[in-house]
Amino acid sequence: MLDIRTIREREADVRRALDLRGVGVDLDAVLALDRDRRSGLAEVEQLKNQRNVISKEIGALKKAGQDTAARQAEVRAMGDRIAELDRIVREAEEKLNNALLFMPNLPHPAVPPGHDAAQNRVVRQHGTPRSFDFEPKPHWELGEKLGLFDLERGARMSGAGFPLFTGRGARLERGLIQFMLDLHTTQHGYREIAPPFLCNAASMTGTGQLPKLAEDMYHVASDDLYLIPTAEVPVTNFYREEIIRDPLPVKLTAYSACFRREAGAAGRDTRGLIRVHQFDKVELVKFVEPETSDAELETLLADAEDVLQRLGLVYRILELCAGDLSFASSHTYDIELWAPAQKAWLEVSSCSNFGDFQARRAGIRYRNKDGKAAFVHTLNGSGVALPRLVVALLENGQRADGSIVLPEALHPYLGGLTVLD
RNA sequence: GGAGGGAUGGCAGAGCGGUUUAAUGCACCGGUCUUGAAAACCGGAGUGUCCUUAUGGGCACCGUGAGUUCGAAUCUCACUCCCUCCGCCA
Repeated sequence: MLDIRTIREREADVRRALDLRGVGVDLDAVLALDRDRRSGLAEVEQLKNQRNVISKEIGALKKAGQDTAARQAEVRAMGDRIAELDRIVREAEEKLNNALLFMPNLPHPAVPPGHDAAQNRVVRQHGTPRSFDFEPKPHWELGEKLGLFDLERGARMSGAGFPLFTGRGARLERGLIQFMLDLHTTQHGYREIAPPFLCNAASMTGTGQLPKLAEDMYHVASDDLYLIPTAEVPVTNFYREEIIRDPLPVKLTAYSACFRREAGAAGRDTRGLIRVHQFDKVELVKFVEPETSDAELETLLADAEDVLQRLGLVYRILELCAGDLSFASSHTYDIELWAPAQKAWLEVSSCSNFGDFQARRAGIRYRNKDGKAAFVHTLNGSGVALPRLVVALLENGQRADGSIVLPEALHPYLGGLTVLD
């Protein structure tokens, strides 16, 4: 959420930033609500001050045994106007708050301009795609043949997009999760947590999934809970409505299953593991002092990259343009893995700096150098998402006979297994 | 699901209709003392918001929301969460 004072005092900057993102926001309406609220507040608070003063007098008069009927009538007469103004202020406040909850974050100055993914900037590429002396097979052929997953049975259990891993495929999922958690906790300084997979509306609002993106989530109506689309939600809400006492930066990592309805994506990437409704992911979240968040984004990105480097995968880094930023983000790097059979780059991680956008929504603060409570900056990144990682491992590791060579870093996590055949 | 208890500032813990600008203790910050530290003593300090800004002042906040009253942390109602016990259960 943006600070209404920022909008009020730097209206032109805010307009420019929102235009850059290509979103239509009625700033005039927002500013009008702000004016209504403040003028009502000025009047009602003055009346309340009068009331408090007179009530105190009444108390003193009663104690002295004097008659207070006239004073009481005077105050009673003010009650209606106070109630009316309270209502006006509350309504303006609710409308204003609602409007602010629907406004996206402002892009960081470093973000390249642009309307859509085509304008994202390629920052760098790590490694060069392997050349094949045979036609590489897509992961769904490799995986089904080797018995790593059974998408048909998964679809029968739940529906299309609910992958079912089997045998060594299930072991691979578990091994990858453990490999990544071990790496982040022992090498990168993150503390592991194992969070709930369902969260309430307040948490979803805190990180920015609600109210705008409700359609993208699974909702359990009977209990008004949402299946998390990412561990970002519970992990960031770890400190919701708190003043953080732990020394900053706080770095948390968590594994979770993630659930996404993929509304609006019908018909896209329907085959295989590239776009699914449920998947596993290891997430990285940081709570940092505002001055350090730019640098923390770079190290967050490096922590996610380390996973891919240790697995010997080819990837590239994109810096998202303003028009491609997610709702809550001010600055995002995507990491994409090369998938040879797809002949495509697949997003496996998105590392974002949210500035104080989520912290303001979720009420996450710290004590700054002056001892004042101030909003932290939050960051998160996938470290990394499993299905597309598996796609890349299978398609890149394949041999002509359909067997798959596994990277050395994984061997200890698969009971010494080095080849899937 | 049933019964009972509870929710107050970072923590502990008073207050149950008007000197509460929420006592007191611990923790915290500054100072005195000390070679230094500890102890002792003195002082400071909640959050949000609005007006004015050098300063200062107002309003709101004692789980949440309504209500009674001239006046609510305190009285009434509803709700939420936590704890204990019982039932069910991985």
